[in-house]
Amino acid sequence: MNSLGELERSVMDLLWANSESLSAYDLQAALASPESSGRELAATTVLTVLSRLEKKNFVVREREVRPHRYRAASVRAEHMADLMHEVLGGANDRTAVLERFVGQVTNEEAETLRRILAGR
Amino acid sequence: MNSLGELERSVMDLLWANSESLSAYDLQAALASPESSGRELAATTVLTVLSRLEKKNFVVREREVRPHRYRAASVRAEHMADLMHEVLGGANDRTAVLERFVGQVTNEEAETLRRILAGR
DNA sequence: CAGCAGTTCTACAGAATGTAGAACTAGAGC
DNA sequence: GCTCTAGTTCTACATTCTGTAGAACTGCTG
Repeated sequence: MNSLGELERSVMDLLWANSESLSAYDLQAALASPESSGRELAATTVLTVLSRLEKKNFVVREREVRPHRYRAASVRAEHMADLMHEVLGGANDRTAVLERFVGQVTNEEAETLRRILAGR
Repeated sequence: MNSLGELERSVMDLLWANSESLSAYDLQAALASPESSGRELAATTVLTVLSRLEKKNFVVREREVRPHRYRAASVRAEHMADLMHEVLGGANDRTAVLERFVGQVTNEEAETLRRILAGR
């Protein structure tokens, strides 16, 4: 239920990169530019994807304004942290998972973790 | 490409729970018992799923013996840690993600993390 | 070499996703 | 109020992934 499709992810990436809300046309244009997948899509396609993302609670839609505007329901970092917790939550041996996880982390990241844990 | 289907996950859970390798028939029987999904499946179904899991490198197959035997390619904890890293790797702002992640962790887990980080 | 246990091939159904035309709707201007 | 039209929703179809399993094939064992 968590994983998104290719296009859905592209849209979310754009929304996560913009704190303000965007219209379907903004997104259509952004998706067409080569930086972001470079796809030339019909407006309805973008709308459909946005509707699906809304249903999945990934985006929030502002219906008051006429070209509806959309924004990510949560910050990307939060979403990713949630995903990580989702994975961890599915483990019966959480300690073992954490051990492996930390074992593979870079030194900087280990340092970051120590710092975060210190101020908790 | 990472996420597994319902049945695929059930099979992996069984394989992860057994360090020795299992045959498709072992798995078929195990899947039929009510503890694990309680599904009565055809042997070919189990075989198909195992082949797919092999293609995805989730399981390793021993072809020497005649009822082929299968085992998980990696320990569950390792798999999950990998998944978590996969998520984290997709972030440009890893520190932010880690901050959120640690922020949502239980106290015991925080303690576990400190302990692990100490002996690193 | 005949049977059969076991494996691989092939097939189809259902869900999720990508894609977009067709049909509908709300508000702007007359 | 009525008519356009931008914008939205509906509907539809292709593709891929997964679940499911019969059909066909293969390697032993007697």
